[in-house]
Amino acid sequence: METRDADKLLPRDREILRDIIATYILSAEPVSSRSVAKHGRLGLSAATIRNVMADLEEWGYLVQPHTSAGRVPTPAAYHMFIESMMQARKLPARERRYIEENLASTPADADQLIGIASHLLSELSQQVSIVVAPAIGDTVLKAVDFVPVAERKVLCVVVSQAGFVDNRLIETEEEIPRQELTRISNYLTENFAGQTLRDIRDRLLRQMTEERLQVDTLLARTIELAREGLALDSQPEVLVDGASALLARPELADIQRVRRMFEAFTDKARLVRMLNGCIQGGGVRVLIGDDSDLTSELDFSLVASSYGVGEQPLGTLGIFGPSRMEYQKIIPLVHYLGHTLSRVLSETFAGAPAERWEKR
Amino acid sequence: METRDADKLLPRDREILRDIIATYILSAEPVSSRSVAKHGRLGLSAATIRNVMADLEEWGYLVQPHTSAGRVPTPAAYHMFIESMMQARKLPARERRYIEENLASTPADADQLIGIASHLLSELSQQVSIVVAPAIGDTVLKAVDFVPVAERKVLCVVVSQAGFVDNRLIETEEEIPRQELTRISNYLTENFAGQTLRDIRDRLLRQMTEERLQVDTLLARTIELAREGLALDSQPEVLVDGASALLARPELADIQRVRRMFEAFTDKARLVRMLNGCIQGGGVRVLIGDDSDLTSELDFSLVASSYGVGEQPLGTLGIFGPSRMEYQKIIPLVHYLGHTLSRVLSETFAGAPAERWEKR
DNA sequence: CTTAGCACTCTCGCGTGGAGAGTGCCAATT
DNA sequence: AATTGGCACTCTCCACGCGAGAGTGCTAAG
Repeated sequence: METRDADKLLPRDREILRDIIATYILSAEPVSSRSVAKHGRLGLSAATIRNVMADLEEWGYLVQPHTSAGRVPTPAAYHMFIESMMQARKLPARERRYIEENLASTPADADQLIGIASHLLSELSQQVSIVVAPAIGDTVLKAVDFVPVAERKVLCVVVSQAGFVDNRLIETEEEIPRQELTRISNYLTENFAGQTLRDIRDRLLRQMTEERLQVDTLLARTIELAREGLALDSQPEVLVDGASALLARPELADIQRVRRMFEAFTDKARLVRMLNGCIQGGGVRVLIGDDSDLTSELDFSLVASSYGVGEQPLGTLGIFGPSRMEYQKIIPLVHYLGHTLSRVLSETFAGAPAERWEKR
Repeated sequence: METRDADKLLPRDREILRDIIATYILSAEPVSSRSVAKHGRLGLSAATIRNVMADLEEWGYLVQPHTSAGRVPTPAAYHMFIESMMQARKLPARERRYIEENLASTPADADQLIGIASHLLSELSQQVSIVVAPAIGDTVLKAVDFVPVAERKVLCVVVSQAGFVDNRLIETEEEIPRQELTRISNYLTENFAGQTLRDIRDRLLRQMTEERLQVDTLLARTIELAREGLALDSQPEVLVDGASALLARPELADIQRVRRMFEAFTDKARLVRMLNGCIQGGGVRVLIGDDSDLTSELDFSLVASSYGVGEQPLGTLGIFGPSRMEYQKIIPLVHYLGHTLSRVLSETFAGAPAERWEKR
C-alpha cells in the first residue's frame, strides 16, 4: 500500500474523499459508492466513484470492514480532512454567548472555572471532556497561609497566581503558636510571591544548608513548613465529564469497548501524559488513531488545546470521542473554550489581558 | 400473594431460602431446585425443595424470570437474609491493615481522606463507591482566611473543624488592603471558631441591621466579606469511584442499563438525597430494590453508613452495586471504613478520640 | 475515460428445530 | 402426612439454513 500525499490527489478524488468522510461522520455507517454518486455534486456514476474509491483504498485513506460493504475513512483520511478539506466553522453566536455567560458571569475561583469549562465542553459537544489542572509544582505563588487545625497539625494553603488553591496537611515537630504561623505566612507571601513553588522550595532548602549553624527558630520553622507545605510530588488533577452521553453512540454498542474506555479514563497518569503532548503551541491539536496507543485501541480521537495565563501555559483541555466526530464543530469549540478560559483566568487573577491567547 | 414474616417460616424453609440467596449471590444465575438439593446440607430431594420453593415464591421471597427457569431472590429475601440469615463476617485482618495503612499512615487533610476512603471502598469491594462530603453550611469553623488575588478580588478560604477546606472568590465593592484583610481574618477566626457557618453568617447579618447607622468601615467590610465568603448555597461534593469494575459484572451486559446507571451517578442531587436518608444512626443501612426509585430501576442496592467527628455526623459513604452483592463482606467493609474514617478525622482534627463511633 | 450491466460475496434477519434445563404435578412410598 | 421418583410440559438458547438486500469488482460498450 503506497500512501500518497494530499497534493498528489486529483481535485476530483479529494472531493469524493471529502464527501465520504462527511457522510460517514454523520451516519456512522460505511459509505457506498451509490450514496456518493447520488449525494455528490459531481454528477458521476456509481461505477466511476467505485474506481476512485478503490484507488483511495490503495492510497490508505479508506478501508472496508468486509467485502461488499461500503468504505470507512482511516486516520490518515481524517487528518487530511482536518488539514485541508474542511473550513473550521465559526462557533455559533448562541454557543459563544452560552460559554460567556457560564464562564465569565459570576466570579469563581480557578478550580471552579475549570470545572465549569469541563462541563461546558461535554455538554456542547456531547462527548467526553477532559481537563487537566496545572501541576502544582509549576504554579506561581500568590499567597501562602498556615492554619493550625490541631496539636502539631498545620494546614498549608497555597494560592497560585492563576487562582488555583491547593492545600496540604503538615505535621510539625513542635507546636507552633498561631501568631508565629501568621508571621511565617506573611513572610513567605511577601518575599516569594511571583515565583514558582519549585523555585521557592529549592531556595529555602539551599538557605537552610548555608545557615544551618546560626539558624534562628523562626527561620528554621519557616523552612520546615515550606519544605513540607510546598512539596510537589502530587499528580495534577484531571476532570472527566460527560461519559454518559458517549454511551448513546453506536460505536459503543458493545460493553468491552465501554469498559476499555473507562479503564483509560481511570489511568489518569496516561491521560495526563497524552494531553500534555499537546501543550506546545497555542492552537488546537488533534490525535487520531495510531497517534497514540490510547486512541488507536478504540478508534477514538482527542482534540486538545492548552490554556493558561498570559504567556504561561498551565493546563490542557480537550475532547475525547469516536474518530468519527464533527471536527468542524469540535475544533472551534475546543479552541474557543481554551481561549475563553485563558482570558477569564487572566482577567480575574492577573489583572492584565492575555496576549498570547489571541482571538481567532 | 400473602407475605409472611420471617418468624413464620419453618427453620427448614429458612435454611433453603438462605441457600438459594447465597448461591445466587455467587453465581448470578437463577437457582434450580436440583442445585439446592445437591449442595444443601439437608439431604432432601429436589422434589421436596421444589415444593418449598413454590411456597417461598408465594410468600414473596422468590421470583422466577420465566417458567422453567430457576428462582431469584426478591428484595424482601435480601432484607431477611441481611437481618437474620447471615453472620456479618469480621473484616479480614489483611484488609483492616490495608485500610489502616492507607488512611492513617501519612497526614492528609480531610478532602484527601475522603478521596482515599472512596478509593479504598471501590477497590476492596470491586463495586462503585460513593462518598458525600459535608455540606458546607453545616461545617464548624476552624479558621477563615482572606487572600487578595487581584484588584477587588478576594479569595475566601474556610477551614472546618474536621479539616475540610473550601474556598470561594469574592468581588468586593472597593479595594481592601492586605493588612486589613488579615485583621478581618483574625477577627473572624478568633471570635467565631467553633460555630457553624450558617450561624456565623446569620449573626453577622443581624449585627449589621442593628448597627447599620454607626457602623465603622472595618466592621462593614467584615460583614461584606462574611456574607459572600460564607455563603452556603453550594451542593455538597460527591465522589464516585470504581465504575469500571462494575462493568465487568454480568448484570451490566446490556448498554441501556449501563447508561441508566451513569445517568444516576450524574444526578448528584438525587444521590445526595438518597445517601442522606441513611445518615441517622451510627450503623450501616441497606437500601434494596423498591426502597428507592434509583435502586429499583436497576435492581441495585446501596449499603451506606455515615461518618463524622465526635458526636456530629458529617457525611455519608457507601457502596452501590447489584442487589446480588456479598453483604457478608460489604456490610463489614462499609462499617469498618465509616468507623475508621471517623476515627482518623477525629484524631487528626479534634484531638479527641471519637466516642459515638464505637468499635465493633 | 466513463458508464451500464452483471455476477459474486458478505451480512443480516428470520424461522425452524432440537437439546437442555427446570418446573409442576401425580402417584407411589415410607 | 410428608417425601420422593417419574414424567410430561414449557421455555430458553443455539445452531443451522435460507433468502433478501446491499455493495463491490470486473468487463464490455459508449
